[in-house]
Amino acid sequence: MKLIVDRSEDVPTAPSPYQASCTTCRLSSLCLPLALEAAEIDVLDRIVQRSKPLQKGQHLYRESEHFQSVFAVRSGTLKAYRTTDNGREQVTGFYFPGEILGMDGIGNNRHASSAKALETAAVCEIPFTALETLSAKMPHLQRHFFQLMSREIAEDQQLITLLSKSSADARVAALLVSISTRNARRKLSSIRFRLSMSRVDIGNYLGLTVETVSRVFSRMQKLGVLRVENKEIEILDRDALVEMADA
Amino acid sequence: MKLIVDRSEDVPTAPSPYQASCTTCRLSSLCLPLALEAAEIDVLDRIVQRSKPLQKGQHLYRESEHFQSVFAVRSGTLKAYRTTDNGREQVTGFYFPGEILGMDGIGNNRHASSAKALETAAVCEIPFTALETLSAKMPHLQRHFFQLMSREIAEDQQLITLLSKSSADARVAALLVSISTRNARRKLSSIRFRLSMSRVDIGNYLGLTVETVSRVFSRMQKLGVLRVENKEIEILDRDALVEMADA
DNA sequence: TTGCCTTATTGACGCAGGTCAACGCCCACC
DNA sequence: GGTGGGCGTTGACCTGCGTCAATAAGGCAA
Repeated sequence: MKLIVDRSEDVPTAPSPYQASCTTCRLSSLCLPLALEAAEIDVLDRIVQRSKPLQKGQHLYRESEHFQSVFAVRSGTLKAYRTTDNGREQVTGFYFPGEILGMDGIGNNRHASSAKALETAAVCEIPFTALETLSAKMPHLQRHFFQLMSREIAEDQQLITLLSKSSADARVAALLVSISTRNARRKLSSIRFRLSMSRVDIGNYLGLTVETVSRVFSRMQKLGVLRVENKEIEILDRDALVEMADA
Repeated sequence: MKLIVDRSEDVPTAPSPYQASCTTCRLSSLCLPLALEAAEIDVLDRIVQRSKPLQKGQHLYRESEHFQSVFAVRSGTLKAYRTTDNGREQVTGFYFPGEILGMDGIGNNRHASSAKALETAAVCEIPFTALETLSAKMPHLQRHFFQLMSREIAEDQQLITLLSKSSADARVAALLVSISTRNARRKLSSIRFRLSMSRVDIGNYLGLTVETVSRVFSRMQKLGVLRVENKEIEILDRDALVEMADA
């Protein structure tokens, strides 16, 4: 695995130039257990590795590489995807700041998917063995990671439900609602945002073709539910969108 | 939550009449970490609750109920499913002996899905707080559960991939291969088995209608890949089936 | 600016699988 | 041993989305 972190750093506990610490991180409320005490955060802080940012298109890790760490997104967006036996690509998730990715690699000590930056992005690397050791000592942290993984399962099941029956409209609506909600958690606008992923990625994630995604956007715009201008999205009627998402 | 376990039992550590212990359980190699030592298994054994069997159609737990335990299947089959906002049912998984279910409830302390017995089934209940406490003391066990959850994520992603693009044939083929493989793990025949779930459940799980599932079975039979007789399945050409699964 | 290449939109058409309907089979329960 | 109801199969028809193709609109380099 090509390591992103510069391991030649003599004092791994020293804050890197890229980010002071978890303590000052605006996103810590999202990726850390809230119940953690200051002293505990400090310990955790010491195992977290910060790195120089990934450029658009750069990989964070690749499928079947040796698994070593999970990652928290600090800025930018990443997509996770796997390649099927017949060579098709399947996007399995988009990851925004404050979210954790790479947990699918724990099971077999190799990454079950690849992760690629959709735009310039920064991540915190959390070496998993260190995290395990720490978890055994800090019950809050152990619980937190069990919870994070459990939520990932629950979210995947939601996607399964979506892909299993819903119409193209419902799928796109559900994705937009999801992004909107996650933006709100990060105190960003939930009604105006820029899609960091391409139409191809959206279609791939939702099990639709680019053309269909494009048509759905046009249709929703015509209906006055959305305003679409390239990657800029404005949600004009959130209720209608939520309605469409479970139709 | 309607508890299956009889809590009035005075000595909870005493083996119930239903099953002696993890030590003697034929399936322990599937649900327990292999690295666990005899003494450790014994400790784990003490928190596991055994119960009287579930009848066909009976629920093990229901969506949004308070989460308390995860469960290991001892015998029989269960299905997990969630109900969408518009009242549709979505099967999210089938669970066979040696497999663990209920992990999607950890995240929010409530079950994210319901679990129902497809035939008479017996389960071991593993109270989660006890499991957490124990995990903090037994690194092997902690790792094991991280791995179990991670694998559930990876499997869900595989289903996502399947649902996202594959043809009806590929979906059915993939399910049959999966059941076949899981049977092999349990030292059962991987080429002849009885489907414990209905065609409706299969269709629901795979995002297909009953009619389509039925037609696929007929088609595969005509092609000489399968022999189908009601719920009895015989795989005549496993290679062809694997081939179809990723087409 | 110009030009090239990637990404997005729109239209025409075909097909896999959904829908609707009829029927057969299994088996549980009188 | 008959009968009712659920489950499975098969056929005919319909439709939403995929496919193919043509065009437009950005984005980046020079």
